[in-house]
Amino acid sequence: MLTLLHRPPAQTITIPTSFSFFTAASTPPLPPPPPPLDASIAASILASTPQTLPGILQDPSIQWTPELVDKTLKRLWNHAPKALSFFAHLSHRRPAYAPAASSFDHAVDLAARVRDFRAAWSLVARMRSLRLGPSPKTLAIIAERYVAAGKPDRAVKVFLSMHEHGCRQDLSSFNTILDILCKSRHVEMASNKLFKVFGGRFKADCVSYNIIANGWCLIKRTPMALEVLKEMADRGLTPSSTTYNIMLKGFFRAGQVDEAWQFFLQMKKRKCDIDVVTYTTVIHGFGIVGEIKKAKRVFDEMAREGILPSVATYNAMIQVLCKKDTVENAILVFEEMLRKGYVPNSITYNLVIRGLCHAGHMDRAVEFMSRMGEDGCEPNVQTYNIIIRYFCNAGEIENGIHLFEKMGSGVCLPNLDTYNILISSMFVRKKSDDLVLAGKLLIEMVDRGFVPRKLTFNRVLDGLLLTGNQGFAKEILRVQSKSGHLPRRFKL
DNA sequence: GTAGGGTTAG
Repeated sequence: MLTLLHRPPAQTITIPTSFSFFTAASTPPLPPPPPPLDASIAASILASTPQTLPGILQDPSIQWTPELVDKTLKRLWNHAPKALSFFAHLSHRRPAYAPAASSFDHAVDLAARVRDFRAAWSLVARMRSLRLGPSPKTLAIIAERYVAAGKPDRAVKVFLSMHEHGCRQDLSSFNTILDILCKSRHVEMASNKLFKVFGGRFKADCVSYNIIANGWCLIKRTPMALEVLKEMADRGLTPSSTTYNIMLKGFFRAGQVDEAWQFFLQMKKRKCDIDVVTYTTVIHGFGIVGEIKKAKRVFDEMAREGILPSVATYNAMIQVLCKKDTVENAILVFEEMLRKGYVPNSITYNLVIRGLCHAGHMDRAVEFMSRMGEDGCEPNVQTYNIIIRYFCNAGEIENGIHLFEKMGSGVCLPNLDTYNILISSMFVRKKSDDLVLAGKLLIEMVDRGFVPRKLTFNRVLDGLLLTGNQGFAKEILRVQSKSGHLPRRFKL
């Protein structure tokens, strides 16, 4: 670790092939704890073939509790086909194994995420025949995936036909579908097709109004959000502190910093409940536009008012210092929170790591990553993505690839972002080998159930053609046509 | 899985 620390930043950092590198900072070295059972199961499923998979699942020493199945599915989250065939094999081994509703929900989510809605619905049908559901949560999962697949109308349909699946429509499921649509920026649809039409029938409450107001805020239409609040008041509903916090955040998000400040002052004047969320919003809002001093003043005011900062408050402060001040000052705040007994979460670590990367301290960023594990906060896929991205941006593509290879074994499977980051960096050197790797990554991500954007396919195809890899380009075209995209007409 | 505050960078 020390050699890494004192290496000049321009020099290439070699990442050792052994994973022990990430836990090597503690002296004397402790024996690594045995991996959790779900991790080793996930690893052997990843390494399995359709022929060997059943054997793994029949291991009599494994007790397939719902918890173990759920954890294993979570480990395999970024390899949906393997996760789904694992669950399919297991759930057909009844009555030796009785699948739980929660495992079905995970499987439905996985199938819908790879846009295999037929598979998702047939899982729902099996759930129903086993009297395990579907629950409103199951249907919410499907609705959210329809929205993610660009089919918000289908999501609305799922809600409107809930009773056909044996679920009751009530205010809570109404609010859930509103929230799903609003969070995906389909506020207009949520408001016009559902809220205005059915708001009366379901007795829309303060939460319903908050969801819609937040939706307008997310797309920076604060005047519409204010309208919603007015309508809410006209209906005799009292805004909650959540309502005010939504509006406050909305002003900051829309760049209306003065309005945000005035709103905050009004809140204080009218004796609204100013809580830790309010303060965190204001600290982050000022900090992110570079008003560090004002952010700090609000932080101090918070303490005077006797409101304790939360980990999120510290995270807000750390982020704005990284962005608008120095990463060194951010680390001082990080150390302060440790001194005060706060337990940083993965967001905290990722913020500091990103700050270090941004300041060009890749060595320190890697060191911080290893420190995470020691603090009982294992690096997650975002952590890897941050470091891979910055390695690639700094031209140290080999280091990025190396780290990526580490992830594959099942420790932390790469997600869609990881693939996109790596594939885009395969274009900078204009090397034929790099384009071939981009093609391989593209095929691998499709194999793992991700749906690349059409643009990604076209960029890789163009690159391969320009570097004389016509044969490989043809293979990519075949993969593209199988992955649900129409292949572009190409002269090969 | 009925709402609000902290993770990319372009």
